[in-house]
Amino acid sequence: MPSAPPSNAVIADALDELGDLYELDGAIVHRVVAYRSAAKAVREASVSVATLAAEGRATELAGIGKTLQEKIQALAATGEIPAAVKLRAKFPPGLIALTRLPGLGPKRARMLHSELGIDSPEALEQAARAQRLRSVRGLGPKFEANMLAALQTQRERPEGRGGRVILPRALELGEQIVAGLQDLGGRGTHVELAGSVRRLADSVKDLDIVATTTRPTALARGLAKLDEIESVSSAGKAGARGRTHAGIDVELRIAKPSQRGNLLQHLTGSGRHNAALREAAVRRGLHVSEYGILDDATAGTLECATEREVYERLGLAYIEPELREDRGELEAAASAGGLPRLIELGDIRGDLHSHTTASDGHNTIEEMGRAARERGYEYLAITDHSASHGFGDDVSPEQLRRQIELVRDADARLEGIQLLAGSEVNILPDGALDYDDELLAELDWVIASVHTSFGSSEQAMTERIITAIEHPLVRAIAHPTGRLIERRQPYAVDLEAVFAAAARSATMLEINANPDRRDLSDLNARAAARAGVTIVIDSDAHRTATLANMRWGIATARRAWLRSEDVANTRPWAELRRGA
DNA sequence: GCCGTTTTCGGCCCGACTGTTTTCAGTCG
Repeated sequence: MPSAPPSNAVIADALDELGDLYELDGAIVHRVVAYRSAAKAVREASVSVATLAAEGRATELAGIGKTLQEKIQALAATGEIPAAVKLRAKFPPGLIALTRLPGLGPKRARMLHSELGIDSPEALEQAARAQRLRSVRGLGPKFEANMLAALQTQRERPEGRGGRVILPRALELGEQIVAGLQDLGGRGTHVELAGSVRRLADSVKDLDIVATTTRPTALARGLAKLDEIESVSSAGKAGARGRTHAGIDVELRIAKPSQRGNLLQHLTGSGRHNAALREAAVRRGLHVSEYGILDDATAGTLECATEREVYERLGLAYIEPELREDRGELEAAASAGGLPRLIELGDIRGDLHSHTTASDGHNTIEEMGRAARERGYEYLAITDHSASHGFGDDVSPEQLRRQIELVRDADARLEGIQLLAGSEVNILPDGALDYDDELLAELDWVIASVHTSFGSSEQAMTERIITAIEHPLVRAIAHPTGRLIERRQPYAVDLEAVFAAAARSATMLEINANPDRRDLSDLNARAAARAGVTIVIDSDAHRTATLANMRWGIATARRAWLRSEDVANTRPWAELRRGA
């Protein structure tokens, strides 16, 4: 190996770019789609695709054939894919930026380039202002106005993701709107959330809502009356579109009760799940849409009042919304082995990561213990930050000794729940911990995590974390990648190596349930479990109320296909305590 | 470019909306 092989993210980006370039080049849409789905397969693969390709095994991934494997091999060997180099010379980079504007796709971008020499958003703006776009066949004044508006919007919003919000905010907003519509509709009306918010995704771009009602036009018009809604762009008997004050688009669709299952299934998505579902159905002579399932054999359309009927008619077991990401759920739903029985919030017996006023928490040990007991837990680990934590919230070795006593006292006072003396110990840049082993040995539970030096090299970070994993007193690693959803990328770390080390030393990896983290992510948690790692799901609560964050960790675990038996804290503490 | 109870060629999910058009292409989800 001359140098480190390209990461899956780098390969996926290269395939996406090549798809964009081929699209501009006028390739048939299916070829472009092939590049995009290959990019998704690479991005979501749990092992190094460059390594697979070197062994000639990348074709084992769905959507990657001989040609794409060769392109990946070229990328690994030379850092470039020859076809991309060639096409980049033909189409300036600003042209791909143009296709990111709503209403401007590859066909129009190509025409604007060839006929007017437009090669950037700036050039587009000038031409639109000079009313030169209307000289192109198929484009008119309205298109010019739309482009100027789109460019304006793009300027006002910071680069990249346009107004995505994390799940709890989206769910709260969505539930308020659903309740508002339900009130307006009254009896004979049923309103529910669909889309990515129903799939409990990390973050959400827009809200999809499904309703059945006896008065569709009135309900659709009612959307505009809700406090959360800033504006409504259209409303009719089929539904309405609007936007919230928070800048989240809302789509309300109204179905006949007999088609509610079809519409709910369609609008819940994901788009890729639906595309794969429909492609598989076509092979059986069935055509799926939000209105029903058209059977070639009878020329009849089957309407489904429930989603279960939709899946059943297609010969599939019911698929939980959290699994609908085209990550193998359709194959599993069609097979004898079937889908896993997913973990539920009620399976959780305890929480093994929480903070108190000893560090940066807002409640006392006893308050946290009572709140955990009210949630029905059998145990709660008090894991304040350690000796090198900043912000004046560090806990010195002396303070930790005192804290252990306080936890023992509170445990003795509190009936019905076991309080565990623990610590969230910082992993220092060299992999060492910031308490002596002698002190750590007095704790019931040690969870270790990275809070500093995020910018280390991948190799240094990987060695650092593996050193902590192999420490005999460390039971688990908290928020293993350090990501903050929509705010901070994970630090560079070789997760394949981390998972192997964790499996080998029986150290658990956490799904941190803080909704800004959800770290491990769904894909990473699934890969970890497949590698033989035991997962622990913790709230990382800093006050009594945020013990309830556990639900977001469960959401991630379900999206990771985890069952109760894959997760440590579904078991009694007696089974988890060291040596048991 | 991928893939096969259509298996090495000829297909490849479905429908809505928009703006521009006299019947539809392009874009989007």
